Amino acid sequence: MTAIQMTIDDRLLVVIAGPTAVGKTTLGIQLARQLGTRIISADSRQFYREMKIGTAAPSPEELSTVPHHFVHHLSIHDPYNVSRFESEVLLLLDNLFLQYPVVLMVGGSGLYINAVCHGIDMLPDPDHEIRVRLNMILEKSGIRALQDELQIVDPEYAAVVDLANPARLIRALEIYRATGVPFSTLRTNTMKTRRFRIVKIGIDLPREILNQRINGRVEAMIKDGLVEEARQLYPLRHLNALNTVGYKELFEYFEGNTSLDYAVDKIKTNSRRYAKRQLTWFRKDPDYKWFKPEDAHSILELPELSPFIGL
RNA sequence: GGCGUCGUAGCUCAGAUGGUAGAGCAGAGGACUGAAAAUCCUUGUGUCACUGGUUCAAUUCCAGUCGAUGCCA
Repeated sequence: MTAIQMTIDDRLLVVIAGPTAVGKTTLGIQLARQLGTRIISADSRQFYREMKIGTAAPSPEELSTVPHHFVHHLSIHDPYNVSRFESEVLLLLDNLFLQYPVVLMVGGSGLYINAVCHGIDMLPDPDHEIRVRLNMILEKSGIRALQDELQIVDPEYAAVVDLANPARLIRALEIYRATGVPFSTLRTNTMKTRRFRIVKIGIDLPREILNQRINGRVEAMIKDGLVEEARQLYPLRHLNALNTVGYKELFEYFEGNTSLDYAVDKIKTNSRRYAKRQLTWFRKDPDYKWFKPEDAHSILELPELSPFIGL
């Protein structure tokens, strides 16, 4: 197949997903150079320019090697959500595909990747007031009160949600309170089809090696000044963006609740658990083809990718 | 060296006046539609340090050994 024969339907989005610290960034850059294209980052914390060290964002050198989108494009003060990410990425892809027949999306945020690949239902954005009120109910009356309200307002969703998960209950209730429509009605659970093709590549390593990489990277972050970065952000700790591994543990240290050593250990542990959750998410999606981070060559040999090498 | 305390799950420890044991953490698995690096669920067999004794039965009682620790010398 030559470039001239390509139709619009040949455009390809290559998703590179996997657990934290597995080596997605390096691999992504390697692939992007081979394919002569750009990278869209799908990492819900690397969005924020104030969080550089603790999110292991691509370095300035890496960013200058291959253009990245959605890295450090936000401030932690900016409200943001998956839906905005979906529409912004789709808009960007429309433009990028005019120039590049294949584009990479690299990241570890499963929900965000799903939104781009398969879409997310039209739902109202959270209303701050309502959410605060629901959180107060949770605190004062307990989760039972939320369960009871959901049971009345949206029994259909109450039958399928994880009733022990306050975040789920509050989200469903705030939608109902804001719109008068039950969440179960708005949540269609249908996958949108995209105009472009998608190949999903999962990157993984044996758990023991991944853990070593996680631990090593946390040590490196500390050496690179994570403590200072976190200290500067400490006054803003209430912001959602800072409810993040690598920061919240250091905030505990600043409050005098833990030692620095303990906080650093906690960061390692929580990163391992995060990696586990990411793997659980990606593994259940049968579309993923799994590789190791050093498998750039075999990835490029995939029939979907090989036509684009050196274009 | 003497006296005491301790030795139980990867770690910190509980426990049975004798019927082979259980919590927290870690680990493992899972869920997930605008908080997602978030939020939540499930999951505990281990020579109860070793050797011998008493006993129908010992991880539990007794003795010795080893190790840890405290006090005294």
